[in-house]
Amino acid sequence: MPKQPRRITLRDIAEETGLSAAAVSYALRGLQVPPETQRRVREVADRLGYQADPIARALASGRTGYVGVLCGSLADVWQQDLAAALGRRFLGVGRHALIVDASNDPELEATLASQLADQRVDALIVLPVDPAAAHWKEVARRTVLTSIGDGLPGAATAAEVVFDNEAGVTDAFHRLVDCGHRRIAVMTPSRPTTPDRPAEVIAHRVARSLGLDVTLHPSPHDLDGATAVARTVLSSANPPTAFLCLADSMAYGVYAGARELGLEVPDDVSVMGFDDHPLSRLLTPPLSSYRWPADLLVDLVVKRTVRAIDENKLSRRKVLPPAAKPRGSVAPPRTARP
Amino acid sequence: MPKQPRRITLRDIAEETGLSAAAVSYALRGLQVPPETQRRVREVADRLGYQADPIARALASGRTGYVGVLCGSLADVWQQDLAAALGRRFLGVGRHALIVDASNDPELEATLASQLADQRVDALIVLPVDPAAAHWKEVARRTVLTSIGDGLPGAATAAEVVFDNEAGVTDAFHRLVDCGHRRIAVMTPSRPTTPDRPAEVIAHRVARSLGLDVTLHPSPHDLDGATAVARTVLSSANPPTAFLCLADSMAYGVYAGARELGLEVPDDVSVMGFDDHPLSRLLTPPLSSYRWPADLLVDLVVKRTVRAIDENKLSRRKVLPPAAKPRGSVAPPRTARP
DNA sequence: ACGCATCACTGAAGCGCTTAACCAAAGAGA
DNA sequence: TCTCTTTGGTTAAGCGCTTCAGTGATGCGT
Repeated sequence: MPKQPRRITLRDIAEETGLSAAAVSYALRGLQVPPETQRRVREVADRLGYQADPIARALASGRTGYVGVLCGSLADVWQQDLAAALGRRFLGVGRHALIVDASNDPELEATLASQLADQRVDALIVLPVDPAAAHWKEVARRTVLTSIGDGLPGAATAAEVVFDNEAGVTDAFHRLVDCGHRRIAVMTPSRPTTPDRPAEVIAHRVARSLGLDVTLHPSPHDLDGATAVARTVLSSANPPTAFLCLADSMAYGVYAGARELGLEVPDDVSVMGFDDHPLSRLLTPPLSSYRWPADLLVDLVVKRTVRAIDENKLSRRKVLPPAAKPRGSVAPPRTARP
Repeated sequence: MPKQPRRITLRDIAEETGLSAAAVSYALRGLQVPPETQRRVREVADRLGYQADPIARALASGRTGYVGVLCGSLADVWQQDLAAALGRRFLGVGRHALIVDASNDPELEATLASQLADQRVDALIVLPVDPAAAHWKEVARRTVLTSIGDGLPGAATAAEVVFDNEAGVTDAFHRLVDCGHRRIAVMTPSRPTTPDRPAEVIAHRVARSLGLDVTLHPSPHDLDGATAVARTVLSSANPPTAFLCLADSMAYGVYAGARELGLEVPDDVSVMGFDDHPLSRLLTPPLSSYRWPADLLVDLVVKRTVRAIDENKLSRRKVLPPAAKPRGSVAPPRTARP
């Protein structure tokens, strides 16, 4: 709507100080100008209430100050927290995070990724739905690309902070097996087009090596969706005695689904989560999960991304190990009780 | 980093078609140009893989396509969900949501609000920490301002979608009183500088009219913070028998605090939430809460905001009534049992 | 006293798009 | 036939900033 008071521009403050617009531009950014002049310029700028126009700056300089954050699914509480943390940290380094939700849809993810690159974000941080997709290569060519969670094979990413799913999944299976579980359902992010996500491949491999009866169930992250999946699995002919959920959000669905069917956690069905969201320990029973060092994660991602933007330096892939948080949601199955 | 392939600009496609850049600009936006020419231009544009540069467009047209979403606290699960939903909906109408977290800090809120206005967002949607703050008036003068939750008295907002806290709080108190509670703790968003948020004023008034012993406790939204507040309150000399939490997130803290102290919900302490987040019904016992029609809310906010941007039309204030969702977390206090 | 850096700053050209103003040609009305 | 309007464009002036290529005025060494 309105904008009564004309915007204060560089020119205004150039006139006030008797300098050229160029000089003012330099001065305000602390470049090539003696301290004394800088002070004078800044003083006038403050007095007039000058605020640089980020749009004009972006057009002229070629950098927008925006960083895209493309989340696989914002229905996932953990990704919500992560996105919020990234937003805060980027604001702290003078940039804006553009948080965008791919809703677990690989095609939407592809569209949004290229759209964001066209938007001229300085960098794009992605929690990939489909890490194996072909378009990442192209996106990496157009902007600084950082991935979280899974690496993007084949794409020249500026940074990758990935989870050691191998370790997490292996540990989880071992714990469940030690409890006497043999029939295990794995809930994974739904992935209509990608049949070979790292975590799933690992799950299969580990399961085979342990001689387990493992089934994979793609699931959305939202409570209702995950509940529906769990309900279906639990009311099948020969239901599993344990669930391994690749996100806490999905584990919540198992709790809800079990409850609907009158089943008890952990007596009738054990549940293992991944992420260790704060709310998970509030459930009854508290959810066993695997925690990744979120603070470190955010820190690494922001630092490395900024470094890639400013200094054009790529970082090595960083693998984060999980910390097991065993809690009450895992117990021996009823049949295996003494 | 890179940008090997030179950007395709309007000029390129002007050359290809033999038209002027201006004509192409019009054609691509479907203005003042015969259909035949439009088709031709669009065809060439597609072939060259043209993507309009939003930055340049923003500079020239004065609209950025960005809408700021300033959340009071993104530690609140409900606000996280809302922000995500707004993001999706705005994307659906060709705009980007710039989600920003004020972390419950009125000063940060003020800074961010004016910063976003300077960023030239087309509109700013705010879930105010401090609705009574003076700066809203100024912000409303600089951009299209929409508020959610509480109204902004004195500011010329383009739209306000507010909650009927009066109804919600009144109903909540009555339910608690009917159960036999007289000593009630109210947990409110922390607000260092504002002693008169609507919901609190209402709480006081209603409490007095019912002759209740009510205390107000500012609390953060994150689990640890809210737990700490609840712990303190619960271990005080004459602890309340019930909590009324103005956000479900805070209620989670009461669950955790009570558990730590070996108290049972609802037998030792009743809990009432506000927001009815999906996870709330997953707790044991399920949390009693008040739901606002989230879909309608998002719909209204987006539609009205877009209308204010495009057609410069203000909307009337819209008040949403709460729907009570009584569940297991409220029961008569032990002492009042038969 | 002379040449040569260095300093402090200026001019002007863009970044890629929008938009107001203008204009020639074609068709309509008298 | 002549004027008036409409059609289908074109030109040019920015939007507010950055940045490259200067340019006089100093300071310095010799």
